[in-house]
Amino acid sequence: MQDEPTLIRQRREKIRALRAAGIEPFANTFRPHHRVADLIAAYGHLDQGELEKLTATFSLAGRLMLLRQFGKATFFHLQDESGRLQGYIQRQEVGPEAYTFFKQLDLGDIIGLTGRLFRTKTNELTLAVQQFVLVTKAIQPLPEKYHGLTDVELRYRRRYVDLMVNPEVREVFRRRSRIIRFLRDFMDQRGFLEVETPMMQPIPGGATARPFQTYHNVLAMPLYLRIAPELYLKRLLVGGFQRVFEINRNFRNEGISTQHNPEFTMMEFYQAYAEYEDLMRLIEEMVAALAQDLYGTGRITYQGHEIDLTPPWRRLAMAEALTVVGQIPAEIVRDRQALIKLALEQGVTLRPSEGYGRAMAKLFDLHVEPKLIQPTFITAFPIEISPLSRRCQDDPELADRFELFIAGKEIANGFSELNDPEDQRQRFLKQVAAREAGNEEAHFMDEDFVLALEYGMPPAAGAGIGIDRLVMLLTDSPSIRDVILFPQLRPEG
RNA sequence: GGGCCGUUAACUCAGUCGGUAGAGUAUCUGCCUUUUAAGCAGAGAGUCGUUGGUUCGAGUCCAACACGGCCCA
Repeated sequence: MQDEPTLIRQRREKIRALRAAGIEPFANTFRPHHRVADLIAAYGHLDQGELEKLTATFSLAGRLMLLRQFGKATFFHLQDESGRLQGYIQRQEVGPEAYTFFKQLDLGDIIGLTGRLFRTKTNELTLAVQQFVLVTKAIQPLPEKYHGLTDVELRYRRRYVDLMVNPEVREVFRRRSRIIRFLRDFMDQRGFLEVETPMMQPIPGGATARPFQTYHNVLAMPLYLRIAPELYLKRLLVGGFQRVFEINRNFRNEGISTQHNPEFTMMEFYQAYAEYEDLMRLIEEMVAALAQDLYGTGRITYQGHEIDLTPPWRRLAMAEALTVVGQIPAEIVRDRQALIKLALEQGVTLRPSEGYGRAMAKLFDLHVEPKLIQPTFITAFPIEISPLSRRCQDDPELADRFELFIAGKEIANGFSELNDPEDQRQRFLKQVAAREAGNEEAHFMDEDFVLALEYGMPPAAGAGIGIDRLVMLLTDSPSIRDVILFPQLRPEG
């Protein structure tokens, strides 16, 4: 503390001086009656003559962001949640004492203003201050006014500063909120019931991933943060809800990258008496309507790529995609041994329990996924990597499953649900064997889930949409960390 | 896990061949009543990520480590 930077020390001294003068620097008494954007919307079109006739006074609260001081007058910008407005304060108007006090304020302080609107010589709508109060003193100085905060690490660690000084960051998170609200409305309009299922699960299921583990002291048992809500949502179908959805966090104990955060947001939904193709149509319609809602068009730009979200989207069977997009000859794709050999040659590692299906998926990741820029549904997944999907009637080695790719990213995953308890039990047993053989991502046996299926789950289809990636796509953000307010970081070094 | 890059004042960044640390913004002082990243004059502000090494001398060279970014697995 003794070696505190000068700037901070000066401001702490200012706080002491304020208190000594009887001014509380953290009072909670000022109540603004207006917001910047509302004033601009209501009066932004009036010229100076019209503003002069306006007798109303307005009160605003916000952060002091820019200062242009003269001897006896000061221009500044006040920033509230809705925007920025220029303010103008004259010594002649507020009196010498108040003006001297105003000059002692610092950039970043939160202030309350009361005044009238006028236009400056340069025709800028401005609040002429009649009264002001210091609402909250800022001890830490703001970043540089022109470049703002650009250090990526600092932006994530001090997101509050990032939000304060980088308007485009605020806009991303407003859009994120709007996207989630849109999805809720969309699902609600189609008769889906929003539900909440456990985040802490005794048996983590519903996805292929390593879970985070925790411990409940009183129950004296391990619990896992969920990797997916799937098995609980399906239990709700057993219970009689026919359309359910959940928007919430999943947790996966895996690597961090521009596409992965350990906790991420997923919308999962299940529809009884539907099959996967119904959900593909639903998702197409939903994402296109979402783009329309945000931008008034189905065409968006992501990292330089023009992407057309207008339905219908391309549909390709996985085997077909490997050939058509991945340039792997059809005879190799068809030949189980040849495909496994190719995968091994390309550095894919396969465990004893893994074979053709896994090889296919890995080759897909390498050669197809990055090239799927325009929205594409990949279908006909190997059953081996789809332990919760219904089998394809025409080919028991395939699952009635799809994944959606846009801009080279996996955005959604869905399938017709397996509702045969015997088949489900066998698939769990296969997963358990894989787990015992060392695959930490394999599923656990979930007896209660099988029991639920034994009561009868109506035929259904379900899907999950990665909300963070969808937000990235719709905000042209290159990293998942740009769309998560507080992304996971190591403690400061 | 591997490769490359980065880490210097509160922020944004320079720093040459190894020779006592620089700018702009912000802060402080003075001038300034229509500015727009206001202007002018002056001042203060540094554990150069950390630890070790080489050297008469290290922000600079070497090594390890920490944190971050990008790419790869």
